[in-house]
Amino acid sequence: MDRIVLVRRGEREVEVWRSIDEDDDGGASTVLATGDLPDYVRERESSPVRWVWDDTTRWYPALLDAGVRVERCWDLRLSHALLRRSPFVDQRLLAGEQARGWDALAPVTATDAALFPLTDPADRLDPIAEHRRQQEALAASDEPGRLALLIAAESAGALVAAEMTHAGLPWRADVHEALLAALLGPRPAAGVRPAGLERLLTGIREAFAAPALNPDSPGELLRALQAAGLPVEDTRSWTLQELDHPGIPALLEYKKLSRLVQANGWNWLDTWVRDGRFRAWFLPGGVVTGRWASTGGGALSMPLQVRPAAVADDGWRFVVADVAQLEPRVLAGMSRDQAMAEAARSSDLYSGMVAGGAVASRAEAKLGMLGAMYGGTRGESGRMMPRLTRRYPRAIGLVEEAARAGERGEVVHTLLGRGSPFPARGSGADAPGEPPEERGSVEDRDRRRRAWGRFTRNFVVQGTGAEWALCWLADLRNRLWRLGGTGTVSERPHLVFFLHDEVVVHAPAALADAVAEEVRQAAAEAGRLLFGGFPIDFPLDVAVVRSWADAD
DNA sequence: CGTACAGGTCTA
DNA sequence: TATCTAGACCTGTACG
Repeated sequence: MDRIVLVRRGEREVEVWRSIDEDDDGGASTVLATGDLPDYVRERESSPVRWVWDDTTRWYPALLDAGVRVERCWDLRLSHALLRRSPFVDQRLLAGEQARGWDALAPVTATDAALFPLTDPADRLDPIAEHRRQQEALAASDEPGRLALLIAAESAGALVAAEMTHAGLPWRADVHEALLAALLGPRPAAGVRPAGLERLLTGIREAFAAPALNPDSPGELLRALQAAGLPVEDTRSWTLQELDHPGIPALLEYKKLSRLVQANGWNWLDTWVRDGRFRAWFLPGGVVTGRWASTGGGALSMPLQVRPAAVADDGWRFVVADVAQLEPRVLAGMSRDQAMAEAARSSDLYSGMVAGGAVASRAEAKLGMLGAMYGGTRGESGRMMPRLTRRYPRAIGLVEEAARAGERGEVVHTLLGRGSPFPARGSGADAPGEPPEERGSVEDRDRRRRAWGRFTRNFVVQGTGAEWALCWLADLRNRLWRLGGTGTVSERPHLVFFLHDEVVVHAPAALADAVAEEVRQAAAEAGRLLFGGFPIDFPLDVAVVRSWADAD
């Protein structure tokens, strides 16, 4: 397949390098006016091509604005970050005077050109040379296939992320405002408490005999609760729930509504919703494990409470799909644990564990698996471990080994080769080549070492889960495009939201059932890509709905 | 007066 | 006898 490397030359020109041979970037180069790039890309997309560029966030938004979609890319910023940490890679092959520059390159997350710095650090980097270094590092790796899949999936994720920001999540401001009004009353002036909160406040101040209390101040609130004789050390709702005092119900209600106003109230609507769309930036690879991060509007912690305002356009539907128990299934697959895969054959893995005789109840199964993946050694989940270890030795063995490696200060990696970071100074685990971390008492160091082991234990599972989800997204993106229709990305069935193990597709109503089928096919394909013939299922809950809230 | 952190709450 | 993984982002408050 042809690769075409795009290089910016100032603001007005783009240099296009066509590499004929995979090992050679020295193919023909031509120069285009920046304004001619969309037509050029559209033209070249008629046959298979992979666009190589420094960073998807610096190229793709403008192409999407011009109505151009690309099928494949190689995002050098993301692949650099992957290769620099992968234990499958000889790091000497990536070294170069620009390595630090690539390390430090940050994604662009604003569309307002006036906000851009005049000099973009990306313009001092040479994509041709970096592409060559990365190809050499891949070629010399023991696991070129896995890394190539990981880079392709990560890059496809970058395309999805840009397309989701471009399209936006359909959002009905009127529905959202009605929801706020019902709970809080009309929108107050800036800096004024809404009527709904003010009403609760009066009762709270009376109940705790604190006429000037501001419940939004944790310190003040804690002193007021203690003055009322309540035995509390913090003011979390979780803690307050247990208390028996006439002021508590109003206080809990106040906290809930106050949180709604602060996080997803009128200011949020003003800031993040425009033209009927909520637009956040999704950041593939933004979390060390490989999960996505986001910025803008708290997209990855969108409360269930406001999801009724996410409503598909007239004549369109949302297809909402999520994987049941993604991470335990991934663990079964990557450890090739036949017994756990057998339990996963059921659409509910935890019930499958009960049926297989490993544990007595679904609740025990869930608690035990969470403990295995998060490192819970105490209490109920800790007591479950010996039985799980006996029944699922390969699965439990894999996470136990990852935990011990972390405690020794070693790097662990996901199935496709994403490496964990080196333990920071102070983590208690001594990084290779670093002097031993002596700070604190023996107990402190032990605690930090175990905490790092919990991190690496979780890293291998959460990170491989993120890889499964990337493969799912990448395949689904192409399936949606092939479903047909005409026009640009947002005029056809397209992804509008992704949250670790859940996707939302916005699609014309007539295509919704076909989309649901493609979502399932893509999940099956992701399983084959990662685990080959190993029999592990990834059953989905799929709903075709008008509002996101109706999916649960 | 601006920045940094603590505390809290939402997500998978 | 015990709240364990990864984030974003709000307000209030301490600090320089």
